Parts: sequence; structure tokens; C-alpha cells
Amino acid sequence: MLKISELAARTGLTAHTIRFYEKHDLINASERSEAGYRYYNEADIRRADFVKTARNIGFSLEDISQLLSIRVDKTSHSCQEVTDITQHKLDEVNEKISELQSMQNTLQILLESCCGGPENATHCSIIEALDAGAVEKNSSKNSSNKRNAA
Amino acid sequence: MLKISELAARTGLTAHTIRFYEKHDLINASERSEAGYRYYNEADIRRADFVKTARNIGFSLEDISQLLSIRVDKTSHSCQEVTDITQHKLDEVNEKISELQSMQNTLQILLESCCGGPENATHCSIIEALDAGAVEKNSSKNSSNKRNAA
DNA sequence: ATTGACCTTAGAGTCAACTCTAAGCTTATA
DNA sequence: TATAAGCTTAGAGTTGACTCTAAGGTCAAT
Repeated sequence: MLKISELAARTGLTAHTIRFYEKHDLINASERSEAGYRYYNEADIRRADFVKTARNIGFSLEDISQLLSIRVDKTSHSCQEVTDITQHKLDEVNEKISELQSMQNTLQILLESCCGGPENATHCSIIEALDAGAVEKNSSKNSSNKRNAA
Repeated sequence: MLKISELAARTGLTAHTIRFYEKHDLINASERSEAGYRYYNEADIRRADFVKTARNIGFSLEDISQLLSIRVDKTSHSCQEVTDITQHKLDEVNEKISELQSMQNTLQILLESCCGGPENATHCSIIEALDAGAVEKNSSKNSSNKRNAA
């Protein structure tokens, strides 16, 4: 039985985060001491590790929540449900990668065009390129208007 | 002279966003009508286009703010300042890309391992892999604890 | 017995970039 | 002249995943 800080040390999450995950029903302490201290048994720890692993891969807490409900009752869920979640995540990741690659490309071109020296920016080709709007719009087909968090 | 909705139509930003950018000193209307309506002249429009272009590339509003102060007084800024901002953004983008590629890789492996069929998830290899924690941690050297927004 | 480390809770704050609301003017058209 | 479309403001809400605070109770070691 681990106390919260011990589970934190083990998973690499903070105690704050563990409590936060508990609020969202991802992790839970099967037992509490008289004083209300959380105590985590083996199954709790395995679940916490699962959450941590899924989070490391990049699943959202919502995804993880779904994966957990499959995990706790495998017989009433299909492999397809699991691959759907995984595929959906992969699609998101792929889309994000191509957005970022488009930015990467533009930024590289800009950097190559500019001397980057200590001279003043009167003829800076980056500023000029931005001014001319001479930048192809993000090439993704479904050009949604989401912004990026990078 | 354009009214806010006309500038919105032209830039593809919404009027809300334009006002929001104004609050952050990115865009400004040189003139106001008696009634307080914003009116944008040619220079304002060019500035708005600059902001839009920079945003499309992926610069943050903070980055854009810096780029704008260079733009309005080119003689007291160097090309290096501009390339520094651009390089820094490129570094961020590159790091984000490799994080995402690591996720992509893991997700692909998971998907390949699972049948994805209608059978129940009792032996689902994805669930098993998550349970085993059999997923290499994000390979970035400076494994910061930031989460991803994908 | 007292310190200090650890635990509890509800709830507020953070970040970025919007997005929307309410309440009330203004302006163009029918 | 009435109606609708468009403009104004301050300020609140959204998203996702935390992160922190305050006020207080508990526990192990000196």
C-alpha cells in the first residue's frame, strides 16, 4: 500500500496531478486511512501506471478514460473500439505533424533568405516576406481555423 | 478606409479577433468615426496583413508583437534579432515534430499489433501493451514534463 | 512536547488564443 | 419611420491539463 507521495515517486506524476486525475476518475485509491489519507493497492498502482503510459504516448485524458473503461471490462468491449481510439489519435498526430512541417518549411526558407547579421533591418528579407504576405497558406486540405499551441 | 467587418473580410480574421488583437497592440485603427467606429487606413491594413501572415506561419502573438516593433522601426533593429525569433520558432517546431513523430511511431506499432476486429478485448494487444508499460518514453533528451495539445 | 514533513479539501489561477455575451448606440435600407 | 444589420464596450467563458493556495489535520522523529 502506497501513500500518495509514494505513488507520485513511482509514477513520476505529482501528488497534485494524481488528485486531479482522481477527480476525473482516472486513478483512485481503494482505501483511506482513518484520517483520510489515500492508500493505493497493487491494482491501483497498475492502473496508475497504465494511465501514465497512455499519457506518455499522447492520449488525452478523455481517451484514457475510454481506454480504462475497456480495460476494466474487456469482455464487453471489442478490439475495434480500442483501435478506433488509437487510429483517431494517430490521425490527429499525423495532421499536427503536417501542419508543423509546413511551418518548418516556411521558417527554413525565411531563415535562408536572411543574412541574420548585425546590420539594421531596413532590408531584412524576413520582414519583407511577411510584409508581402509571400507565404503560402497552410497546405492542409481541410484548412480549419485552429491555431497551434507550439 | 475600411470598417472592422471589411477588414475582417479582407484578412480572414473575425471582428472579434481584430478587437482582441487591438487589445494586445497588434492591430490598430488609426481613425474612429464620431460614433466610435473603427476605420482602418492603408497602413493599418498592411499591418493587419502582416499579422495574419505571421500568424499563418505559426508565430505566437508575442513573437508577432516583437516582429512588429522591428517592422515599425527597422533602423534600430538588426537582422539578427529577426533571425533569432525565427530560429527560436523553428527550434520549437522541430522539437514538437520529433515529439509527435515519437507518438506516431508508438501508435503505429500499437495499431499493427492489434487485430482491430469485433472480438472482445480480453486479449487486446494494445491494452496489454499499455498495461505492461511496454512503451519507450518520449525520446527527447530534455524530457520536460510538458503535455501536448494534440 | 514540539518540530517539520506530509496529508486533506475546495476552489482559484495558469496558459494561449480566442470566442462570446449583454446592453446599448448607429447607420443603411425599405 | 421602422427594422435589421452592424458597431461599441467591459467582461466572462472556453479548452485541456494541470498547478497552486489556504487553512487545517496527522504522523514520525527528536
